[in-house]
Amino acid sequence: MKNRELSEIFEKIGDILEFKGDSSFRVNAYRKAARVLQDLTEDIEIIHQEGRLRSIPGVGEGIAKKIAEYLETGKMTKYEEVRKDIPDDLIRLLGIPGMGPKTTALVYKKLGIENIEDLEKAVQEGRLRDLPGLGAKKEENILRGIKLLREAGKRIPLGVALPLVERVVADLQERAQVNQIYPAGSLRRRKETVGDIDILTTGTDGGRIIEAFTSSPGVRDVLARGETKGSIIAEGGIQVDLRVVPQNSYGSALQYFTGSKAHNIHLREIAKSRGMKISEYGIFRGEERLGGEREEDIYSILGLSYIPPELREDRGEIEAAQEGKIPQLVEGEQIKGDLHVHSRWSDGTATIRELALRAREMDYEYIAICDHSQSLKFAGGVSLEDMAKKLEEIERVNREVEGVRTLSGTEVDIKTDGSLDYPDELLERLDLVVAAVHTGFKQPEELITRRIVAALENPNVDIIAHPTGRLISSREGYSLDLGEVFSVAAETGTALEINAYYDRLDLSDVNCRRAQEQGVKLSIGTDAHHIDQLWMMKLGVAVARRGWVGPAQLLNTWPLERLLAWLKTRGG
DNA sequence: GCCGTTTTCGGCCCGACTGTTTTCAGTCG
Repeated sequence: MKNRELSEIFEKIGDILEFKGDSSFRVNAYRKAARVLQDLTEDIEIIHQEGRLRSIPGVGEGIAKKIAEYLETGKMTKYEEVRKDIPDDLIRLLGIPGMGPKTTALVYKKLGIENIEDLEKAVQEGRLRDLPGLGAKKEENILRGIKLLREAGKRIPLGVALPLVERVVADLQERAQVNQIYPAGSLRRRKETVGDIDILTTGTDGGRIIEAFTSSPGVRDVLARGETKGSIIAEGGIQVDLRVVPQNSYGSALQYFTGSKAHNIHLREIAKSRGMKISEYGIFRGEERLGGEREEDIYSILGLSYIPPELREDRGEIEAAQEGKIPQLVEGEQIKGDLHVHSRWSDGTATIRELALRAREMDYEYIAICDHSQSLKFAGGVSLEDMAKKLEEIERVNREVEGVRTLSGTEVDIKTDGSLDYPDELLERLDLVVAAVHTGFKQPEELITRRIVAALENPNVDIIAHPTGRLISSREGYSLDLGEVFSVAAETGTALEINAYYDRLDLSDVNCRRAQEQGVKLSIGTDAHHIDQLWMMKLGVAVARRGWVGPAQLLNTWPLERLLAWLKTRGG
């Protein structure tokens, strides 16, 4: 699958052309193509083979040719051409806040600056202030930008940002006179990582609200404190902005600050083509204000059905809304259980009884205890002898804790040769079998794919856990032919997991969408190793929603009886 | 470079802020 490679190349072409001062519209065309390719649910090679490149939005004659050239020859002439006389490091200067293409080109041409170190030195020596259009203030800004890029520039996982924001919001509701208050931005869209956090509120006394915000506990640094906007660095180094907006434009401001940028641009194009205009202050026709108090106004006035924030990435949701075909997304309340948790029997910290009790508190109908299998020594894999005792304990808990069904399960290791880490006789006795790769990450794509396909084809296996093996903060997944995995999973009826642990979120949103389109069943499991990690279910729900997933193909929305009936039709 | 219920040519999102300016260019979200 070359989607990502191509996306990166077009992104770079866009950067270089922008630096060279090419038409901003051409630059944007490359960037749009890059984004669309990145989000594509289909394999670009297949689209090319079937002659459908031009049907991709944002791909016209020129870009289609370039994609074809790259897929056929492994090279793209245009890319080779534009980057020929441009040092790679130079383009990285564009990543410094305050350094745009014009300034970068200026310092490159006049001072021969080619990288961040050169730039830093030149600023310290005060050599930038003599250039036309630059001054001492600009030098200061650039220095701050360099510092910012080095220190921060890092996105934090949704699972870290979400609890933080919940605390900030609760604190403000308690201490300040706020009416409505709601987080916007990528956090509201539930993107898997978040850059900074925007919170929107309405209230009569902006100054007091901002004062309360900047003096709340957990504030490490205050960057700005005005009447309508406050900006802080919270513990953990993440920037949080609070904006106080007028009541009558709360909806349009929420819409605007939620983004994504691509979604908003597309929306504004539609507004413009109908003689209207959208901004954070409202939706207008000429001088006439048509709406803005409620977010729904913006969409309904444009003739669109409401678009849930998780879909707002310009991945086809606007077209769907025009046709009234926004899918019914899974809701948190529809989740009836957790299908992957660990207990003390392997590397978890909770007893089975504790897990069952907590599941009941959460109004679940079931919870599946899926400890590691025997050969995963480093994770306390459960031996065959212990498994017998564990099954007895589960039976006991089921007798004692009523109102929730504790399912006997395992997260059986798919060994490097593709066999499973427990004999089939044991797997058959369990309620639910989750299988996963934990070793041999470096194996070639073909081999890993074959291991997973073998597991999919084993009738005892119900779910494949964290199918790609990626870790958000530290590890790319193993090489895997996901297309093949999806097509086999659709055939065998085996479900693929959306692992909701905050650092995994695997499958990812786009991959969920692909899987669902191909008829694959999905399952959310928190992979919780601690009782206080069960809340991460909502992260899994967020990924599912971002992947356009509805309740139909999602096991966790099924009531216990239906789930058991399905499990019965399978081995194990 | 893309795209078409005004268009196959002539458009291409919107507003704010900053710093260097004397009416605006560059950058950002």
